[in-house]
Amino acid sequence: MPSKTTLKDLANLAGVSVSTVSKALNDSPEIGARTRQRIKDIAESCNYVPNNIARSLKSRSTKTIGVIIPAILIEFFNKVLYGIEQEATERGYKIVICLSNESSRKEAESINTFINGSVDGVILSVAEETQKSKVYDHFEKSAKHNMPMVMFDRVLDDITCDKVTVDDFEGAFNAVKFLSDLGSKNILFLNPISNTSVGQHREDGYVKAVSGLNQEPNIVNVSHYTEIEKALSTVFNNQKIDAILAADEYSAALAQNAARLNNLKIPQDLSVIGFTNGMVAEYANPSLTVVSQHAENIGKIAAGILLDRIEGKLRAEPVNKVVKTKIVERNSTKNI
Amino acid sequence: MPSKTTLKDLANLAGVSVSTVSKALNDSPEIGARTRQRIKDIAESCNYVPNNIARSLKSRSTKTIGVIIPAILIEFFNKVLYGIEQEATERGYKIVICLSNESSRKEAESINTFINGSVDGVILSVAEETQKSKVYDHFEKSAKHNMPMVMFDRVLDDITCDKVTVDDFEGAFNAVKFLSDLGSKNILFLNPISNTSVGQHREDGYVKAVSGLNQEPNIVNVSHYTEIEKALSTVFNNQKIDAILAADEYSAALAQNAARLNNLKIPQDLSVIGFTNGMVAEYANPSLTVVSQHAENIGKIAAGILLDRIEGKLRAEPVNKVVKTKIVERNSTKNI
DNA sequence: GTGAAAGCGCTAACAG
DNA sequence: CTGTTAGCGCTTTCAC
Repeated sequence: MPSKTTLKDLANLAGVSVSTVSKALNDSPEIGARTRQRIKDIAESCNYVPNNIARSLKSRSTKTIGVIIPAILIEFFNKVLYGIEQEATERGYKIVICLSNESSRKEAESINTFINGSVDGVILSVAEETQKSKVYDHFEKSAKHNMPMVMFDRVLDDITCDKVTVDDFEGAFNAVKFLSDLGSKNILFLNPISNTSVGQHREDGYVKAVSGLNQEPNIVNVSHYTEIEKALSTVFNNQKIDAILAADEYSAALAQNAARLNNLKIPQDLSVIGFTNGMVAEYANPSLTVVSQHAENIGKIAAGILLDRIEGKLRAEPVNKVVKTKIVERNSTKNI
Repeated sequence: MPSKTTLKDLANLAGVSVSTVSKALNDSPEIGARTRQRIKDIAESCNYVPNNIARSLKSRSTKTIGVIIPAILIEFFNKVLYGIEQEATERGYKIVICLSNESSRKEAESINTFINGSVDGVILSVAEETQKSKVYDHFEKSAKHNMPMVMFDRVLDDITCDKVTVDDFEGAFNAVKFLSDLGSKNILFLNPISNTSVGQHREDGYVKAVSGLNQEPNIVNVSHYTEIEKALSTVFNNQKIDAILAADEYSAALAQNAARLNNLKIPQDLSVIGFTNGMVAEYANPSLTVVSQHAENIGKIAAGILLDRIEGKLRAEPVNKVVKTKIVERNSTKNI
């Protein structure tokens, strides 16, 4: 605990009252120019820094927002976090982060950490366990406390609050269309996250698009990345497919590796598109064409909404922002 | 600002004094069991949550630590952050993060944000600009305020505080030895971070090791990842090299791609080792052999030291922990 | 122009 | 056992 000089100390040194010092440092016009400067000099020489905790107590605002994400090592969340940080910093707010690690218990604990006045609002993406169990007590509690809250990506329909989501359905739909326009006629969907709402929306978009093209949906669900190589090799040996849409970037990279093992050239023999525009996609060989969710942007938008809400710039009804995806073209798809 | 019920509200409801309520809720033995329970029930029914800001003001402890990292999208820092979060959470602390984005100005601003009592201590890795400019005013200031501080990875010799560093010198040294044992005779060092202390240590280790093998140091410094492809192509055309040690994983991945463009087979014609054990290394093709710095562990260690310091468990002199590296072998180096 | 006093919400020594 | 009081550091009326 840093030993701090306080207003009282300065008041003693200057031979004036605490309130005079406070006003002087805050450039109140009430204080004479000469006294003001004198006090400022003393403060300077003492390395005075006003105590933020005391200020927060007085002002009932912490200029801090809480962020709860399921994991920080997943690049998507990391990028969202980056976006949040940028927007927050720009608007003079700090961020404190908690990780739920996909657990409802940790998520609830984090909400409790935030509900006690230490932040002005919360941004979060719901933990997988919570989505499955459908136990939302902690969110109801925070809503009861009037805590400004925005959910992103993984949101809860049953909870009333501001939300920012990605149009995963359309993203997958457009990716199929993109592949089809390139001439692909047998497009496979590789899904390692079929048990999340997000994975499901992507599958739905794929099915819809492929049906529109009079192709049969061809879906490979895997529950682990390690299964991909074997699963795809089987496919390559028995069917002729000319494109793969993968539900995330890791599976897309692994699909490329599997293809190479089976002597398929990318993109000549096989086009590959993944979801999520991250490092792995960028540094893969060939570099991956992906459906970008604009992760960073999602973070900025979510933070923007939250801060607007905190600062009373929004009307009562919750805002519901849907972010469109975009295809980032690289070398894993033919360039025509 | 969530409208909160306070101790006063509860006191009114229960018809007792504020301090009685406080003691009851804190299970003070001074309060009779019946009153205590009655008060707790009332608190419960009001969804009472004690105000943390007020508590912090009183206790002069925020149970929060500040983290300043140069970037969050660099996986190494992200992993360290993860380690910090784990240790902090386990010991009952929250973390608030600021990004310096490698800028001295933002770094100083972050220090200022923290110095005002909003955190109990700080963990940081120095911004590139600060390392170049050697302007350390903000750190001296925070030291003057007795702010507990631990630097990790990129540290400043001139500042007295706890430090956690990686044995980058030895890491590079061992990597060269590893390559040499595999039969490599012309090992090139690719360095995109030559202006950081870390990049310099790695280079030193490389030079030392290579000299011991009676090879001439062969160093390619680049200031941008985009330069790598051209720089290496020139090298491949004019020299015969059979191994590359890259100072991070991204440059290692790009080196592989450059090699492939020049019709070099990995690992048959060329072995590649990178620094940092991240996603890109794991999903590269071929997967990259790397020097792991145990990023997550560094975070845990740094947080552990900081919390020990905050809680007064450490003697005055600064601790200086050096973390050893380890080679993680994958497919970019020959398997003999 | 400057200062006294109240109060943000909580804790804790000290009375009763 | 319960209440009174003071105070953490700051801001802000309201007197003087």
